[in-house]
Amino acid sequence: MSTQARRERERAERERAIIAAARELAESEGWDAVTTRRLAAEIEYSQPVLYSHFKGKDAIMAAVAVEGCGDLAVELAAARAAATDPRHAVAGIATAYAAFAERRPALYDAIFTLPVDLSFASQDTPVELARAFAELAETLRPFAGDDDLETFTETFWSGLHGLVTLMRNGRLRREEHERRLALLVDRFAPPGTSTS
Amino acid sequence: MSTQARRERERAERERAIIAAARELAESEGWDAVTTRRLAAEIEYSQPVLYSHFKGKDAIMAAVAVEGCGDLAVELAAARAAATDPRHAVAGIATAYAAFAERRPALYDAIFTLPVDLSFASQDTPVELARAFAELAETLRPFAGDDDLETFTETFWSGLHGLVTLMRNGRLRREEHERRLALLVDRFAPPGTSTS
DNA sequence: ACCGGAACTCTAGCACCGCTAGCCATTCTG
DNA sequence: CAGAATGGCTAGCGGTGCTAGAGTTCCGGT
Repeated sequence: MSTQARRERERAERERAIIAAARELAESEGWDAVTTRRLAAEIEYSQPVLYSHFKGKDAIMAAVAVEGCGDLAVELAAARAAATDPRHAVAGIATAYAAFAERRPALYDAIFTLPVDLSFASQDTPVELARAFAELAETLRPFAGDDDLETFTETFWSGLHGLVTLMRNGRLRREEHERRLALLVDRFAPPGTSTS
Repeated sequence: MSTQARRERERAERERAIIAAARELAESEGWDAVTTRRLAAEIEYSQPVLYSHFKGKDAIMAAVAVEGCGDLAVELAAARAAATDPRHAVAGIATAYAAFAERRPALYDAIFTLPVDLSFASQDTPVELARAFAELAETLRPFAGDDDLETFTETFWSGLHGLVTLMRNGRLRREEHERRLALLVDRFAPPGTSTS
């Protein structure tokens, strides 16, 4: 009885260790450095152990992505809470989003760009992501006007996503980053349109 | 004399064959299927030959990307030319952009998302990409207003890029695609703001 | 016409990847 | 205490990008 409980506890702990190791390795050296061998060495077990926890490397990355979603949601919520008026809230959440992507590029990639099979926009979307999306939507609500809020949010979000990914790959002039962010915010939350 | 010219001609032809093979393979089976071995088999030479033309696989992908840029520029130019008024031009070029990304996902990835070391937004940007960007910029010019045209274009482009990449990875509801496109166009080229 | 040298291509192999079969030790059960 | 079941390990498969070195072919000068 008790021993089995301990076993399960240890097992859960090891699973968390795998995710943590993958995340740290990815953040410090990029996803290319995250190999099953290195991961196994990091947690001080052999490779096959990984496969008793996850179906494959993709599943590990997906787990990291879900965890990262939680962080993103927290940061977005904080940015929204710190704002005093609707317009600043949009600017603040946009800045927070971009900052997250820049500060944790590996994590951001896992969540959004890597072809990890996290089915978004469907019923089994991880709650963490839904929360992050909801933060964006609530911040934008006063500016949606006649447009469907979800569609409106998706479009604004795409703008943010495009900005951060294109810039990170060197496709946009870095020095213009803040100007572009401000421009995007201005297009989706122009002054005097808030239906507060 | 003549034999050397023939050699160089054959060599250039083989280089084109490599790029074409990589492109076709990527478009039909995805970039994962593009391995140096398959590529070598496709052009009916051995692997090391590839490395006498390109520094590595990345360089081959970059070459495909540059070629793809040319196609994109052509399609954007056609869309712009077909439009009758500034606003429809923006809508048309946005649709053309999204259609290109959807019709040739592998090519689009090579150009924009794969971490291929094509330095954009710098002096050695391939001319093909500069042309594509210029098409976007010229289409948007009547709507830039007080904003710097280049920054304005970069931001709009980011919006398009975000829409197509997030949708392709299943992060956006596919059925709302056109609505989002229209919404984006409306934000950057609203009615009655053209300074034609 | 021939031979030495340069240019070129191929075979074979390196180190690594994700992943898995099958053995072995430990632990639990009757 | 014997046997079953669990769980981790070693070893290895087929694949990757890339390269060293051998072998062959072709060219230019005598």
